[in-house]
Amino acid sequence: MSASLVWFRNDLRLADNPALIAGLGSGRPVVPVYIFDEESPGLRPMGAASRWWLHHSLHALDASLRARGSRLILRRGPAEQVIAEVAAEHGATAVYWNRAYDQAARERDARLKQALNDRGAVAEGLKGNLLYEPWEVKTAAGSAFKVFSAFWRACRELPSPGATLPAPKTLPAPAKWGASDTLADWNLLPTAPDWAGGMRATWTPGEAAAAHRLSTFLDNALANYRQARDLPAVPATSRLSPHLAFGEISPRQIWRAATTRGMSAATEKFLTELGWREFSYNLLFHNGDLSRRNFRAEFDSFPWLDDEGTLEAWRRGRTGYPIVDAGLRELWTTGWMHNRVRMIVASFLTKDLLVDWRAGERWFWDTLVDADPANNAMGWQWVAGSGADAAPYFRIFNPVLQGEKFDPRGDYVRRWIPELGSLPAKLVHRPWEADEPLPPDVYPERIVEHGAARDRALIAFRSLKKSA
DNA sequence: TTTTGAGTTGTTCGA
DNA sequence: GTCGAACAACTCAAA
Repeated sequence: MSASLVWFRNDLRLADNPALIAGLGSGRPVVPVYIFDEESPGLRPMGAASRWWLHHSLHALDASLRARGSRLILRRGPAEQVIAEVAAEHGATAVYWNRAYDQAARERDARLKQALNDRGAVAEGLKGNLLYEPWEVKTAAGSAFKVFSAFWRACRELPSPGATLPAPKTLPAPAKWGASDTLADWNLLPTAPDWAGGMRATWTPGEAAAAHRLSTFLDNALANYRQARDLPAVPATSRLSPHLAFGEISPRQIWRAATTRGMSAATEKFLTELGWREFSYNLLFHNGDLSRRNFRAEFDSFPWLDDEGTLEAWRRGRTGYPIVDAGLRELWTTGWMHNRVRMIVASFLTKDLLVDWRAGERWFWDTLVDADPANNAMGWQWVAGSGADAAPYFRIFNPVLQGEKFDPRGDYVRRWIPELGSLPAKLVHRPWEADEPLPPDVYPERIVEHGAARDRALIAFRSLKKSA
């Protein structure tokens, strides 16, 4: 019996994996393969934090496969060529994968499918990474949604996501395994220096850890989700984002697990966050270069300031605004940042510093373990005002008020900026008002004064209106 | 085709 | 200290 090749991409799991089930068919031998591709045109190279995660996630996937009598073939190079090689080495006559939605991947997959079909092989992409395919959700007029609430209302009127697929208990092996790299060959982990200590302390990549995190969240935190999800000092969010980004868990698994426990306002709010992910992918599908091009074309003439100095202070968490700096230090240390704080630091970069949102998007891409081509670009454009359903231009976060509102005791800020530990709660978000401010080499002075920066931003955004 | 209601996450000012 | 209004009209989606 001829083998099937199952191409793992951003779906590093065995449960609820349609491509894997399709490959297995009626008990055919399966060749699981992952390709590290930094050569195909148009593909965005993975960021450093994502590479760290990928190493561990692939390790976990390989271990799961070996426990089922199989293994993961690791190969490097342009995917279309490598797929053909691996298929030939194993005598595979069918290739299955779960769909990706960015332009470069879609074009690559279409070429590959054509090439395989031309040689008489089966090639099929399946729905494994979204609740609803982008072409399944349309307005009454048949167009794509540009407003989230209408989009999500339409999704909720569609049939609920179906049952999840079980993980296969065993996977028939091919007669002979072909060549494979080792993970060490790929040098995905940082060595000189090893900056991943904070990530190791924070995260456990892999499908089993993802499932555990989901059930822990549903058991312990969902009930309080609506009240506490905006408080960065409280572990009130699911922290599933990197697991989702690598497909160690599917949105359908999350949906089913959450709704099976009964609907509540908290459940609905949590599902809405999955809805934002769906909306992001919908936008990505309909706008190929969401991470580079302004969704609203009038922003092409926005007078961004090209200031490497303020950008670098922002990256390193040395802006002088505690909630901003805490967020960027959390990101640098753990590869993750609380959602509320992401909005605050993004508003600060694009509005207080007037730095192009793409610079922030690139930094997040490199440093986030959950870097996602749809969510990251959509989120940045949303805050900057250039995106779909974006914030009005006058909505400029005040980093002091945001800090005091969402981190009232300063616990979050002190956790990431221990230098501020001696300040009372009243001053922790405005340390410059202390009788004896900290020396600038201990904690920096503000690089801009928010009131003046806000006025400057309003003028810049108004200029956009007039020129448009 | 035209009309109408609605619209994630905010801040500041002045009464 | 608290509250409503203004910010700026605009785009989208559906009737």
